[in-house]
Amino acid sequence: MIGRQMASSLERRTGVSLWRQITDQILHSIAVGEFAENAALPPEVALAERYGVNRHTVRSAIAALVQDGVLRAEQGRGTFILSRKRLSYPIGSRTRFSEGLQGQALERRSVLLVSVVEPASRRVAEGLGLAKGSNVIRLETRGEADGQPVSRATSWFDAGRFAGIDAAMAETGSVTASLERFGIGDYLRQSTVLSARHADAADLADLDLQPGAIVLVTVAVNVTPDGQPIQFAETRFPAERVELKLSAL
Amino acid sequence: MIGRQMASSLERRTGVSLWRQITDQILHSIAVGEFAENAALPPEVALAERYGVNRHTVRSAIAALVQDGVLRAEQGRGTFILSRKRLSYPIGSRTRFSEGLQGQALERRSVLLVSVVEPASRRVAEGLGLAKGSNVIRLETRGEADGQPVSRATSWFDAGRFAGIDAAMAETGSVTASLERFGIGDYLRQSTVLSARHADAADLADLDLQPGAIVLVTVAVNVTPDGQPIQFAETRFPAERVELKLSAL
DNA sequence: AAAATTTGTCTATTGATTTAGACAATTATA
DNA sequence: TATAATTGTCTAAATCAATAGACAAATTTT
Repeated sequence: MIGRQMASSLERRTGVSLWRQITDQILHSIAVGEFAENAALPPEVALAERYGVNRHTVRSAIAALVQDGVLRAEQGRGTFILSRKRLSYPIGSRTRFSEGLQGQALERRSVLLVSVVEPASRRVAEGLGLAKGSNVIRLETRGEADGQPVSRATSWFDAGRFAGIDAAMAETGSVTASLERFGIGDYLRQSTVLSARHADAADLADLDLQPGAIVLVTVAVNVTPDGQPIQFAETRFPAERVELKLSAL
Repeated sequence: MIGRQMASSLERRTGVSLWRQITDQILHSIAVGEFAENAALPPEVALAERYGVNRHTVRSAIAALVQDGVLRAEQGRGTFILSRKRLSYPIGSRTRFSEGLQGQALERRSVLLVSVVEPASRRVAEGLGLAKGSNVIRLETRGEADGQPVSRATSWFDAGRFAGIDAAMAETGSVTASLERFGIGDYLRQSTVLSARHADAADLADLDLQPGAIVLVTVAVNVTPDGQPIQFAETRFPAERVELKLSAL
């Protein structure tokens, strides 16, 4: 049991409804292994007592998780956990989307949603070592594992050097493969900054999340082996489906 | 501007109240630099239109942020951003609490909240390479920078090998210094797993957060240079005050 | 077959959130 | 000084969240 397993007290009058807080608690209990996979959840009356709320409030929480495909309720029998383990996404100096998930998912791919050419913002320009306002290509992509969205990335490339990378991405569905066409055989992750926040409306839609969901956010710069920046990217991972494993190197 | 800067539409009937969603949006806008520091926020009427809600709903959001010390409202003038920048906490194979924050905070320390001896859970036993049920020392600590809580850690040590580490922690206020007393001159971070969730009631209190706040969670194993596990730890960082910078991976 | 357990549905009531409108109080601007 | 812009306060109504109780429906246990 990680952390204090305390009286699970909920907070009222906080802008986050009780049923919503309870869905978080249940998800956490599943993740920590307190509610075993494929087993039944404690009955509604027991949960209501445990959380100190009315049975109907627990039912709202359960209904949301059923809707979300995490639980299945059967009248007369109980409510069962449909174990969807979180993917463990490796992150380190040689992070590649598809490589890392080997063995955890059967089918993985990266879908190109949007590509546009635009002037670089100050932040992007700094990351790529370009003058502010230089043209950059922005790619919006979604990563999927076994058909379920597991990441949502916005990445920028120097438009001069990588003209046509959008077409390559659409065709190959892989950043690594696309960069090879521009003579980049190897690249490294120079820096990664990590944060977390509530998913915005766009990510909710793209990642198929329920409102209020949390995303892990990485902001990274990829460079060639000799230190030349080639890609600046912000990636959002749904915290309920993904954990990031920092690989020692 | 990172990500799509879209019509900031909010989601209704989600268990997260609109004013609560708006506080998140405002915090995000500050973090991204859209609302500059020490400047005035757009007036309430403008924000209400932008988010598509009533002015009073925006006022609730602002009231929460004023309460939280992020904003200051002045009648007749406007609402101003006080916003302390987020700390950038380095994390890598040689992460030390105090070293990493050099130059970002004047005063930093680690406070021991609780220490108990208890039998190891399966998860802790696996992390430390002990038999399940072996006695371990659990330390609950809070990290502070300039008086503000920035981390909340739960860590476990083999009770046989590190008897008295609680006293050493209380005295020195440092894991590194305490381990030195047990002949551990150097240690490395073997693995780190990263996730995010809503803060539970205990962390809300210890980290001085408003309900609904998000925490970044790291689960790490520290080992001696020859690979012997010495510490298993789960640390929670308030996402609104801290970002993690992955270094030297 | 009967009893107990558990989820599903319904009605009613109370409290919190959101909208709406009006106007006061304070500060900046013309 | 007058006007405009902005935050602060109040009242009232509509909608959402939570509590309460009763009973139906399905399943398991006795």
